[in-house]
This record gives sequence, C-alpha cells and structure tokens, in this order.
Amino acid sequence: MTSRDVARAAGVSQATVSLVLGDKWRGRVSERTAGAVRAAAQRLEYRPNLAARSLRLGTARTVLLVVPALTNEYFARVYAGAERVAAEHGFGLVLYPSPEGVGPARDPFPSARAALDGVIASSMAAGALRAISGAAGPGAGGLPLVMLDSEPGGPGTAATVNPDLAHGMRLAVGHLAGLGHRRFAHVAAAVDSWTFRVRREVFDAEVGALAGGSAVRETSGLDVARGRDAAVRALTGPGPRPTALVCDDDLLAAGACKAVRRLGLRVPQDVSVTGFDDLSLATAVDPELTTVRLPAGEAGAAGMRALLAALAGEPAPSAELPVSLVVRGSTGPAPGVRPNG
Amino acid sequence: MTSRDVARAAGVSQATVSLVLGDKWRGRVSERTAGAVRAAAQRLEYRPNLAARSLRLGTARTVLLVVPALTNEYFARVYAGAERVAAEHGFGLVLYPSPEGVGPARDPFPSARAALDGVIASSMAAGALRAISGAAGPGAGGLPLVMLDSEPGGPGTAATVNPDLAHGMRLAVGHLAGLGHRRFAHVAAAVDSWTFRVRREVFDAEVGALAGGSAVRETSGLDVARGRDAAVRALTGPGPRPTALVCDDDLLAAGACKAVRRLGLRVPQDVSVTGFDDLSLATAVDPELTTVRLPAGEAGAAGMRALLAALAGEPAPSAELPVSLVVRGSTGPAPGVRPNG
DNA sequence: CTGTTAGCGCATTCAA
DNA sequence: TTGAATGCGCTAACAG
Repeated sequence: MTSRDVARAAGVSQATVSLVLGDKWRGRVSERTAGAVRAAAQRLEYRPNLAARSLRLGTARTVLLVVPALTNEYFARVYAGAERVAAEHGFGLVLYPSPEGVGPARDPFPSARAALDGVIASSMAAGALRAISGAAGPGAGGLPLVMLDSEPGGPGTAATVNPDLAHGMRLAVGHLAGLGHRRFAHVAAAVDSWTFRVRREVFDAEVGALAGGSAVRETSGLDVARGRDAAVRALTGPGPRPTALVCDDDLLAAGACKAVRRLGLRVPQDVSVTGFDDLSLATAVDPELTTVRLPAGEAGAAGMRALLAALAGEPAPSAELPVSLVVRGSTGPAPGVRPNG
Repeated sequence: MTSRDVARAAGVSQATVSLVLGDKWRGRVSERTAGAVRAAAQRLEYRPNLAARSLRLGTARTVLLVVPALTNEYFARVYAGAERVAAEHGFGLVLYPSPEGVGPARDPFPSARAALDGVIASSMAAGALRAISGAAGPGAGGLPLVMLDSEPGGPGTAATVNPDLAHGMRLAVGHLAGLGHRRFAHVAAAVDSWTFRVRREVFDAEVGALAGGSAVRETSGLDVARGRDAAVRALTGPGPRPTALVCDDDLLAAGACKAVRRLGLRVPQDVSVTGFDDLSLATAVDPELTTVRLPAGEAGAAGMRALLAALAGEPAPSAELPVSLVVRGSTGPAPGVRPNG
C-alpha cells in the first residue's frame, strides 16, 4: 500500500498524491483530481510510510521524554500534558524511564529506538542530568533539550520549566505557622536533585525566620514504607516532639500519617502533616492530605510548547508555574493552641 | 553524520561500514578493516539514522501500547514490563493512552506518529476494542495485535494475555467467607469491559454458592471519591448491612474504607474491605488493604513476548497469569464471629 | 494544472 | 576481501 498504488488507482502521478494528501495542493491540483485522489486513498486505506517521510523530511516529529519513574502518578501526568500538546502539533512522544531515575542515566539514545527531534527531561538527579545534557545538548546529538523541574539555566538547555516550589514551601510552612505550629520536622526525599534541594533550602529559611521555630530533618526513599520509618525517627528523636511534619511529596506524607498513628498519636490533633504533588493518593487516605498542588500536566504541556518553539527556531520561553496549597484534613491547630486563638 | 562519513574517515566504502556495524562481517571483512571502521564510528559519534534503516528494512522495531489511562499505576507497570522485554530485543515501545479509555478509541494510528510493527492493547472497553482491532487487526493495518486483560479469542488477535481474575475473585470471596462473612456487597467498576465483567460473574457465582450468602452491588467510576459514594450506598441500602465489601480495584477499596469510617464504623471490625491490583496505594492507607495482586508488569512482559513471537512468524502463546491474595489489615472476622471459631 | 526526476541514509546484491 | 550500484516510499524542485 504505497502512494504509487494510490496514484495508479486514481489515475494520477505519485507526486500529485503527495500534494493532495499533504494538503499543499491549493491552486496546483484541480478540485476534481484532488477528490479522486482522496477517494482512492480512502478506499485503499492508504497509510503513509512514516519512515520514508521522516527520511525525506529529515525530521521525525518525535520527542523523547525522560522521567525518573513512570510508576509515579506525577510523571504520568507530565507525560499526559506533554503528549496532548505534541499531538496537537502532529508530534509523537516516546517515553524513556531513566533507570531508577536517581543514579546517572545511561545514554538514552541507543535504547530509545526512534529518530528524535528533541528531548524533555523531568526531575533528573544531578548525575543523570549531566549524562543527558551531554548526549542531547549542543554536544553530540545536538538535540534541543528542555528541562522540567530542574536547576534553571543548565548548560545547553533550550528552556527550563519549573513549578514555583519555593512559593509552595512557603505556603506550607506559613499555613502550619498560622495554625500555631513551631516545632517542625522535614521528611525529606533522599534524592540529590534540584526539586528537593529547593524544598530543603526554603524550609530551612522559613522555619529559621519564624520566632520560636525549630526543625529537625529525616531523609527517606520515595515510598510510603520508608516515609513512615523516617517519620517515626523524626517523632521519636531527642528533643521535644515535632507537631508538624512537612513532607517532600504525598507518598512520604502518607507514610508520615501512618507513623503518627503507629505511635499512638492522631492526625491532625497531635501532629499535622503536609505533602507535595496532590496525587490522587492525597484524597485516598484518611484524613485527606493537606498538600502543595504541583501542576504536573501543565508542566509537561509548557515543556512541550517550549521545545516546539525551539525546534521552530523561535526563542523558547522558560517558565515558572504557579502552585497552590490545598488544605484538607491532615493539618490542624498545634496542640495547646485554641482554634482561631 | 552518515555512514558515508564514517566510510570516508575509515578509508573504506559505505557498504563495508554497514556490514561491520551491522555485525555481519565475519569472514567478509578483515579484522583490521573492521577495527578501523569501528574506531572511526566511535570517534565521529556516529548514530545510524533510524528512519533510513526502517525504510530499508521495512520494519520499525517499534510497538504501540494502548492503555485506557496512564495515570493509573497498574498501566504504568504494564508499560514497564513490556518496555523491559522490548528493550531486550532492540524494540521501542510507544504509548497511546486511549482517550478516557472507556469510550470507543479514535483510530490511534493518525496520532501515534511512528511506524509500527505491532500493537498491544490492555483492558480496553468493549467499544474501544472493536475500533482498535478494526484498525490494527488483519484488516487494514494488518498489524499483529495482542490483547491484555481482555476477552480471550477476540477476532484477529494474535494472542491474549490475562491474569487469572476468576481465581482472584474466588480467593477474595473465599477468604471473606472463611472469616464468617455472609452478607456481601460488590463495589463494581462502571466500565463495560471483560476485566470487570469477569469479576462480576465470578463474584455472583461464588456468593450464590455460599450457604446463607447474599449480595448487593453498587457501581462506581474508577476513582476514590466515587468509590466512597458507591460504598456508602451499599452500606446504607435497604436490608441488613453488608459486612464485607468486595471492590473491583484498590482505588474503589480505598474509597470504601473511607465510606465505612464516614458512617461511624470501623475497618475491619465492623466491615471488611478487599481490593484488586495491589497498587502502592494498598499499603499507603490505614489499615492496609487486603487485595488480589495482579501481575501487571508480568502481563506487559508476556504480552510483548507474545507479540515478538507473532512478529517472528512463530505461534504466539496466549497465557493466563497466576494471581495471589495479599491479606492485610482491611479484612477480619465477621462481626459476631469469634476468630478461629 | 500535472508528470518526471532526484535523493534522503541505509542494507544488500552483484561484480570485481 | 571490498566497492559500486540499487531501491525502500516519500517530498520537493523542476519541466512540461
């Protein structure tokens, strides 16, 4: 089923078929001929060979999305947002789940068996970022690279699209401080990446700026069980017990809630808990999580728009996306503080 | 950076480069020449143009995976399993999240902008399945099609790979019956697909076969909030209150737990709850969910193996994958039944 | 308005 | 043991 067959069936040349189906026939092919071509194509269920088209055009209309882990709903949403924009522009999106996401990534291009026009990488660890930009940046591959949720202004990146994490952390700590909390614990992700480093730095700054504020930190792998263990450590360490657990994401927050109950305490009467992301998990647990909602889908979409702009030779705008605090049942007044008091 | 450039750099012809890098030079090219070619390729960071290779070979070494929703961890695991096997065979895997997954899918091929060798579709609704197999089956596209978690023996499918859902449902009901439960409710997914129809039929059969067994059913959209609402309906309907809620997946089960508590009851003392899938959500909630673990990753892997076999012209083996019941805290003895009694 | 032609980069056949 | 020539299916420049 080639364009030649369609041409034969329609009684025209192959070039005419290409023009008609490529929608470039205005004033070059007669209405009648165009109709015949379309009819033949439809009848024969013709599908253009994309390999041939890519070869001829020198572009694959395909982008690679590198994420640390697909099984995390956050990245699934990033994918969905990016895919939507890509599809609107006739681009495909292939996924490369970087192994374990936290270590240095292998060079993705041998295994990503597709011709690529550009790369979007999200939330990569420091080491992985270097490997990616080495292979995709202006060096070898020369592919345009857009970073999501990563250190702004990295070398060789066309643009950086980030949620306003600093503001998000300020909202979380501010919310808790407003409820009277002063003794904080930070249940932090044990991953060396920009996204978590920002949380840490802003958390420290905010609590430090709070009269009477104090904080401890425990780090944890990114799953519920390890989050729970870290929260147990935070709650049973030396010194007075924290009354508020600020967690780097919702998985850790869910674990923190389990830790509180395991120690015979209640959420939020004895200990308040906040998360990041606003995954569907946040409303699946009881009480529901107060969390910083990150616009994952919008980040994917904005990243794709920036990449498409770069591919078109336009300047690719970096962006900082707004975040919001969603207040639910996992936070409440600090023990001993009267509500509205 | 073409194979011509490498040839020039190595002082050989382009054909020799192709032979050496394609690993087909044994006894046709001298050791020395091969070494020179490899060195030149490495030095120039040569990457073969995959569009050209696909065109020449007539195969793209790429498979499309159609899933109802990527933001569900289950399908993320299916993807991961399939991708692993694909990578081992030098195949790429591109994802097509069928819109809303429950309605009839658009023809995926216009939007999946890649040359495809085959299609794997998972858990498609009845209507969507028809659209896919029309486009991918032996008809138009002629692409081999492997169905996952779907009606076995569909027309034009090379193979079907399913978890043994019937056995899973028997395990769940049997577990609850063994704990003394007799009044069941089925919190069912409001999706017309094989995977949920099997659950329903086996649930009815099992409860019907149980002396003194009775059951009601409420249907729900596939998210926590609607699962909670459905469970409230099930628990507050006419007739005696069910003591066991059998839910079609873990999201619904999490919602059901919330419903129980919202009604002032306890899990599992007053009401036991079971789910399906064993998502990470199952251990994120308190109490943790007793659930039927479905081998999502293994399903993806087996599906990809079947498809690769079909592509190789070998018979593609259909498979039924074993499932297991993971007993956790959300199930307990029926009220009024003494443990071990 | 339509057809002819060339060439994208590669794997392969045939000659040397 | 190697090189020259061919064509995969498509689009774009150029002729008619």
